[in-house]
Amino acid sequence: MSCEVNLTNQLRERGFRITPQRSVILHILGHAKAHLTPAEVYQQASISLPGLTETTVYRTLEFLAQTGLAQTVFNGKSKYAYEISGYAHHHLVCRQCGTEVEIPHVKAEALFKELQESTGFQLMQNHISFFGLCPVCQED
Amino acid sequence: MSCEVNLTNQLRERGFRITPQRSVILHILGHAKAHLTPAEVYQQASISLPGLTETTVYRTLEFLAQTGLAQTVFNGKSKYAYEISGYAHHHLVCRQCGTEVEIPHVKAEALFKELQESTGFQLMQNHISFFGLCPVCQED
DNA sequence: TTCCTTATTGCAGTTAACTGCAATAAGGAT
DNA sequence: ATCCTTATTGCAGTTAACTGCAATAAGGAA
Ligand SMILES: [Mn+2]
Ligand SMILES: [Mn+2]
Ligand SMILES: [Zn+2]
Ligand SMILES: [Zn+2]
Repeated sequence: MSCEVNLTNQLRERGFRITPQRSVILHILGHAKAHLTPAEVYQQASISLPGLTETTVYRTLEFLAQTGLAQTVFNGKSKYAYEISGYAHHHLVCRQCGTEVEIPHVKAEALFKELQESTGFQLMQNHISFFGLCPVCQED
Repeated sequence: MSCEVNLTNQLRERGFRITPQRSVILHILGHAKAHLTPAEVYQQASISLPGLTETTVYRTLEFLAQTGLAQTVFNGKSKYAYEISGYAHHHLVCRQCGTEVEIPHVKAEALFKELQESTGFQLMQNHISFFGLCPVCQED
């Protein structure tokens, strides 16, 4: 019916079950304009699924990350955020003010390839957080 | 007296106060053979500083990270770890089994330089965590 | 030394993330 | 349609990380 059908089918084909909880959370992530925290996902998802628990939100988001449909954002503050895996990119995060800048994955492609070849690791191809100071916060 | 004097002097020169808590924690980090969690630091530090609280450990580790004397390790599990800033390196972390591989910073130097020039960010030059699957866990 | 300013700590309480286990329900088989 | 297996969820409780505020003490000034 709605927009997240292709993603749920992808899960079913891989042997996972499609639950209302997963559908709703995928729907929300799919329409998000920004990184969403578990609390934000829970808040929105509760509207259409009143019985939903935060535990399930945490587990579903982690599940989506493990299966590659979503990505975890590390902002350096022990608070998570997630987004649907789409356009491959990374972030520069200011350790002072939290400002985030998006970096297209292609800029890091050479490094990723090199690391994979030299270590045998299969790297998730996007969404690394690079930490530092933004231009504004450098004046301290 | 002991090994962490150069680090504490560095802090004093920058206008920070040297407390027994900071000295002990720096000493522990300086002698650590691996990444240490706040709990591990607390446990060890409590021996020589019985009154120490976990809160102070969390704040001191964060403080050392902010001032560049220590580095935060993101293992992808919302549990922190720290190490003294020494040899510049990064890590590949297996999302399945947690295995970590060390990568010398020099391999990422070109990318870092490029990102700094194109964005104006001043990046912390080490200790990025790249996530993926280790060779063993790829057989699933 | 003693005093003074204020950075740092400890305390108490909060929020975020995680875990074990029993109840539920997805989806394949009959 | 009904049953069955077991993946997934909700519940209750735990652990890790964080925060506000008053008490303490580092280190510069007198
Ligand atoms: Mn992103
Ligand atoms: Mn390291
Ligand atoms: Zn900034
Ligand atoms: Zn592995």
